[in-house]
Amino acid sequence: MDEEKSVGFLLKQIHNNVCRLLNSNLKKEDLTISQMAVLNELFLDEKCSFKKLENKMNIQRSTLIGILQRLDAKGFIEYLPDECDKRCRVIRLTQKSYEAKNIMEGQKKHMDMLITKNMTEEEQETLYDLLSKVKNNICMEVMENEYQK
Amino acid sequence: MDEEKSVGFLLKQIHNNVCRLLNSNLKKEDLTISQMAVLNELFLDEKCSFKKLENKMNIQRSTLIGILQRLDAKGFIEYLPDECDKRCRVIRLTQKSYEAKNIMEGQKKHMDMLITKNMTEEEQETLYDLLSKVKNNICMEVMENEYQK
DNA sequence: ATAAAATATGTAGCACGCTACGTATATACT
DNA sequence: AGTATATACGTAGCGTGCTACATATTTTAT
Repeated sequence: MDEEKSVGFLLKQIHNNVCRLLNSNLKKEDLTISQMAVLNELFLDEKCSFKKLENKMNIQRSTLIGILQRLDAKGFIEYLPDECDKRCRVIRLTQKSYEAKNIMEGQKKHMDMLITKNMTEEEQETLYDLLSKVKNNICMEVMENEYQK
Repeated sequence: MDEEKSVGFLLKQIHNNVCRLLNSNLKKEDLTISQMAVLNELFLDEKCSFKKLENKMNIQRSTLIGILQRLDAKGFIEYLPDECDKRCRVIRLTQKSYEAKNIMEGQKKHMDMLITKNMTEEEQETLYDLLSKVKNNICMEVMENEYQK
């Protein structure tokens, strides 16, 4: 085990600290970064099914269900039955979510500004493009890995 | 809430998938990515105290203690009393850790290779440098944020 | 010397990631 | 039509991140 730089471990540390900071900022709204990420997706696609949301967020069903249960308990979302398919439930945002929308948007922008502080416009774009590549690499590998089972 | 790209959310998704993949690969060694990260630090600084490790890894004490308890239970580490200061315990790696060292090293390299697949040497360096900047930005902000309390 | 503050470790409880297994409904096959 | 398979949602249990509080020891201050 050498001193060599590891992008993986670096990503881990960044993620931990981003969460710590943003969750601290969101505490007064009674929200977390993961809950905000889910609401963010719902704003883009209202009346979404669990399944669709799960795929878009790239997390496991059980994780998503937990987040949704907390959002429901706090009144940020509500469930509607799907008339066509009794297995499905449709998620709908409540007034409370719309009221918090601006604050969440602000926090998202604030976080991204902090992350890219001290960077030129060009560097910021380079970072985003490289991270997009990373995401593709990893997601493809995860898919292959889980397909084998 | 708009469609705008968010580096923060991108980092989150990458982190999730890196963990999912690496934890899956480490399962046969009965280890996790976090446990490997702790052992990695210990290889660099043997007979480390909890406090020192906590600072180097940039995680909270309670999190670290949990990871150490599991590593201890599985026989990867053991505790020694610190003769000079009865509050302290020194952590020592066992034979089992040394035996797993090469495999862990390999997994670390494999993960970093996957992450930077399809990138030129130059791009890889750029990514590392930009992420180092990001880490500094975030850590500084976290420190300021927690200092105010 | 003793009380106060700092330091090192520990516990409790929660959020959120995972895997593995269950249940209900819909679809496909014979 | 009836059985098998696929799909959507759900639960249980665990690891790891956090905050907040507790305990033991050391250091500092008076």
